[in-house]
Amino acid sequence: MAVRAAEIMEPGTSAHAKRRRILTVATELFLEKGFSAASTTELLRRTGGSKSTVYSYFTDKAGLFTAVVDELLVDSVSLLDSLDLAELEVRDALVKIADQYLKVVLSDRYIGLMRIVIAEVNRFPEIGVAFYERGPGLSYSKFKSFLAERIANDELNIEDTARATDLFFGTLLHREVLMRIYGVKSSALRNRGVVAAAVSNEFLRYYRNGS
Amino acid sequence: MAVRAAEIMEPGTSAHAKRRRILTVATELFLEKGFSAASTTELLRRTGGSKSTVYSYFTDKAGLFTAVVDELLVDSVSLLDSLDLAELEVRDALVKIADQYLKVVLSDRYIGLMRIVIAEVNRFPEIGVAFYERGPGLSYSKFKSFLAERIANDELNIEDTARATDLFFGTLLHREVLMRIYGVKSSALRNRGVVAAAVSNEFLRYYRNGS
DNA sequence: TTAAAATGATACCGTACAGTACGGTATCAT
DNA sequence: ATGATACCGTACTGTACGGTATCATTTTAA
Repeated sequence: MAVRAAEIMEPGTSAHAKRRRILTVATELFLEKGFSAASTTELLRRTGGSKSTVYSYFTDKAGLFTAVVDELLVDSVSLLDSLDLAELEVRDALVKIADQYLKVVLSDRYIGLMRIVIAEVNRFPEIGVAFYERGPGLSYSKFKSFLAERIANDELNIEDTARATDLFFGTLLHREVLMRIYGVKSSALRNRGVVAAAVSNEFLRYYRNGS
Repeated sequence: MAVRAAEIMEPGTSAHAKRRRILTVATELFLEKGFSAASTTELLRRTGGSKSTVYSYFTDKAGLFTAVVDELLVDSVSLLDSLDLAELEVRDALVKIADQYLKVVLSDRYIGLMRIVIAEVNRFPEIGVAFYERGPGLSYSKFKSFLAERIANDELNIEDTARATDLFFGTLLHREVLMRIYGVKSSALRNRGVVAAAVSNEFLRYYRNGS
């Protein structure tokens, strides 16, 4: 007999708890296998319910996939939203940003999300675009705004904030993201804080006012 | 009736011409659909042969896939190998490198290759690692060697060549690669040469000796 | 000319897939 | 008690897949 959902769900969960559980399990499944290779049968084996229930909450496999990706994206972005930088000196702010981005973007979760989105760009082009715009694209424009504030505050001296942004995120993330996404064990990044400080330091050597 | 291969292949092709044709067609198919969604039936429809022939050259679908990826990788890397920089002043060398990397890495082919490799990292981990090491990893170490030469030649003054390399490739490629790989139409990169020059210029402002 | 090698056509096998249908059960508010 | 809702179990449909086997046909080279 299959596992009963009620035995797995915590008590006190509200309505649609089944939907939540399906989403959670489907998330892990898609992250492991991608869209095509993940099967609804396997999903059912893990959730312990029946197909009817799954298809009552999601129109089809593609709908489930987009729901999963959407939730993963929202969760990731929220981890990058919560930075309160107003009170910080520019160096501390940069280090804080760098550290948080290293933490989030190089996490297994985010890398897995990148993989499944990239894999399906041809099948679901709108997911790819949405991911970029609500993820990296948003980060880039928010960082540019941050730089503009600090320029106005005479803490920085930057001609082209777009290129400065490319420099900051590119130096910080490009190689490490590539290594992680191709499954290469990252030899570096022993200490996130050290890297964040080093990159911020170079950035300031470049762009600090009066240097 | 299916298309006859002989009507498609150029005359005078040597033995294993059929193998070449299968590889070529499979390359396009995998780039379009990825591994799972690409079917051997569709491949046969496009090549115009029969299954027997395909399976006489390749053990199975996975073998065909790895052959395709391997060839794509070799082709891409060869486009980055041919740079002759010995006679060039450091600025011209950087611009040449930057321009070539923009051209190759942001090409549809390379981006497509990235997509299918990344998509299958879980299924074929060794392909992911091989891709990184023979692609980006090799580029990074070659660029570090280039920097070391120019440091020895007193053209540059760099403490940490690894971070300088991160800065160069990261600034040059990170955002554009993300945009391309997520299928976002790149608004920038109007002129490859301009970007290459600008990034090289910033790099030198940072690391040129005596600045 | 002839034999071998390469390729073709086609039928087939077992399996897995996404998705539907339907009868039945448990919970709970009224 | 009744009815609504959510869920379960399972059988089913049609399709597509990867891969094998068989035999005919064509190409190549001696």
